[in-house]
Amino acid sequence: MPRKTDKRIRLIEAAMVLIHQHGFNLTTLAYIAQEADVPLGNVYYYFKTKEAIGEAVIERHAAWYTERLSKLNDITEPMMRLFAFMDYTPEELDRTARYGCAIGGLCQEVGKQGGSLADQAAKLLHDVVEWSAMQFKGLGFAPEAAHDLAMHYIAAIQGMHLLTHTFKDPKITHRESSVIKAWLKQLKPVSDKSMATHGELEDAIA
Amino acid sequence: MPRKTDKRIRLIEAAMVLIHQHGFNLTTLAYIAQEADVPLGNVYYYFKTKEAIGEAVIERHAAWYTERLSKLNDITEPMMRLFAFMDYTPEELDRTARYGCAIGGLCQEVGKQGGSLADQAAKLLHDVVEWSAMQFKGLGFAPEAAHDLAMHYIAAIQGMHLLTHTFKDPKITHRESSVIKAWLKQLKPVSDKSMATHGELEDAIA
DNA sequence: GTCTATATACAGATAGAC
DNA sequence: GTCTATCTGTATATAGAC
Repeated sequence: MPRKTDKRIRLIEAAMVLIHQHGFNLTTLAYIAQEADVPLGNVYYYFKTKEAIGEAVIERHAAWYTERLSKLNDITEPMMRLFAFMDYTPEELDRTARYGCAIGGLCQEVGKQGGSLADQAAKLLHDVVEWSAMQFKGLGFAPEAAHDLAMHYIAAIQGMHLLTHTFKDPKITHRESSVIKAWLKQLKPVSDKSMATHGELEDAIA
Repeated sequence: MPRKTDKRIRLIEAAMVLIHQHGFNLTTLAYIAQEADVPLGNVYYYFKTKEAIGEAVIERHAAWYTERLSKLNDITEPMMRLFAFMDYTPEELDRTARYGCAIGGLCQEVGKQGGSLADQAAKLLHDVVEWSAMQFKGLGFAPEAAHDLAMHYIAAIQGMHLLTHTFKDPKITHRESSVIKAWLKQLKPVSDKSMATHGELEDAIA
């Protein structure tokens, strides 16, 4: 007995995969419907427009990240959380080499178009930066320094994904994540909050 | 007296701007023709397919990079070359915040589609990595270490562009490029080639 | 709630007069 | 070389029977 949510979820999951693989603009509703095994005309019962599907997909990515980050929060050491965030399964490595980062790709693609999709995708990346900043604060950095370190951390990861995708080589992720971890390891957290100014940050990074 | 190359160049330049602004897939031939002030039907005299326009656009980007990197090679110090590569004009800062990195965006978008466009875009990024690796070699790093440092350098820059674009804030480029420069400054080049192994690299980065 | 048939719009690409 | 008119395919979206 297929409930209402049944097909809806199937559509979202199919869309999530296809959009990651081909990008939002090249992913047609007909293709999504086919993969979800739902007749094309029926799609519009669940989603008013294609953009609405995009929104649902990003929401689902957000839920997935919320769950993942929540699990990472069980780790006691902030540094270990930042390390674990970069632990990818072989499947994830392969997917990234083939299709890049799902979130980064969306931000890149829909960021140019504006609209609610761009805002939603940006908020998702923003939340990941915020979570990272929390970890750096936990390491003893002042809020502002922690934020800048978090931006650098996420930028490095996104750049790593882009190069891995561009050159279709999972080893790039492997090697680059080692470099990022080495950078993290040598960071000198400043316990005295009043000292962790912006000028200190670049020294800390260096 | 409009020569053959006249319209062709206008089409390429219009395509270059529009593809950067809207992405390849959303940029229509009609739009390109309109911006270049060329009748739609005439476009096919100069380019057999839309993909051919894409190829010409990437070629032009490549020429632009070749020229830019050649100019940077006039700077005597490799470290100063790496610094200068990150010196952006206010216009460039604004463009990046609005539309992201033209090359990174192309790699992301067409990388998923395969074909000659993906290869060409990847080669362009590859050449920039190679140039960067040359500078790190000039700083005294062994070839392998220099290559990894170059990957990290370009990844950081690409991540910076993505975040700047996603959050539509040129200040992110400003702040992040400072962080990258600070990282460059504290690198410890190893003069003895035999010592600059891969294990050393992470220490050098740290 | 479901699904077929179709409207509408516009994309890339071509034909052929000039 | 140039440009108008148009072909063809396909995308999003809707109508309406069941």
